[in-house]
Amino acid sequence: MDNNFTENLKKAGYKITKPRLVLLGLLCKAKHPMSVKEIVKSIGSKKINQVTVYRILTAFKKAGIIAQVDFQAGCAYFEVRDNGDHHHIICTECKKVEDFVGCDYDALSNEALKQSNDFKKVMHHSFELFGICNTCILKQS
Amino acid sequence: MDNNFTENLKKAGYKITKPRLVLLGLLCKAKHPMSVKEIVKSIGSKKINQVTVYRILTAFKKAGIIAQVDFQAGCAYFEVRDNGDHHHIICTECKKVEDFVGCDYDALSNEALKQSNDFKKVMHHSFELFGICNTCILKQS
DNA sequence: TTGACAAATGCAACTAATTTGCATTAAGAT
DNA sequence: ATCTTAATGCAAATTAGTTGCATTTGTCAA
Repeated sequence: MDNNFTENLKKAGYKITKPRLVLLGLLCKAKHPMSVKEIVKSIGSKKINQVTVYRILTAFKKAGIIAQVDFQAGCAYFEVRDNGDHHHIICTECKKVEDFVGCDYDALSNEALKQSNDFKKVMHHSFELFGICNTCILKQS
Repeated sequence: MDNNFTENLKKAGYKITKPRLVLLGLLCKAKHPMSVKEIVKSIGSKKINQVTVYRILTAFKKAGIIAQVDFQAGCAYFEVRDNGDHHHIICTECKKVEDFVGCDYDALSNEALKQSNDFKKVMHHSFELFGICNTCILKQS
């Protein structure tokens, strides 16, 4: 996986730097998508600058190494891209996140392209389910 | 549709006010999801306050009247919820939006719930495709 | 190796999105 | 018509994300 990453970055013309390795290492072992705030907190603001995190994430996104996920929670989240194509179910109350698989992306994007007259290519997609987790259901009156 | 809206709002304990009617009218005739900026610009900042727009959108969302859509474009977008379950394909370059249909939401959310141990209910979902439109493809070197 | 060059980083300051507090206004029930 | 409470508007605050510029550090070629 590390090899893969280094290659991807180089292929895209990016340098392999210490902050990038640290950030990718973090995202690789993360169990859920992380926000910039969480990333900086986890690495330590003395070891990496917030602005650098934003810029690295932008580079990783362009290189196809990570994906951005929107939980309608006020900021963007990021995770390493796996081809296994998993998605998320998010608790709208406490923002807990769980993964699930089973989105037939290929069929859907083909169908969408068939319907479209302005698009000929789909690069990526997002699919999120919003629900209430068992803990938060109990809290509701 | 207007009746439906009024009922939904009342059912949720919300008052029917002039700004709400204006905002809903706008979203109903909109061809694509709108951002707060676009909404205020369209209605006119003398006729409705930006903060009011945010609060109305929050209320509408809770009442299930509108849906929030994330185009990874720096701000949230909103559209009236139709049960027809359409989705969007967005140009990552120029942010052009097109609709498409064909997401088997019921099957997918059932499948996700089956896989989950912490969730028993899905309220809504998001599904977006990110691509490059024909115009922007030509612009690329 | 070693230096040169460009790209990457850090810091400070900035812009844009969204939220909060509080005084005023206006639905809608009585 | 009046009263109560939610909704609105304005100002100010907070938070996410961006930009400019000086400094550092990979990388590549000698």
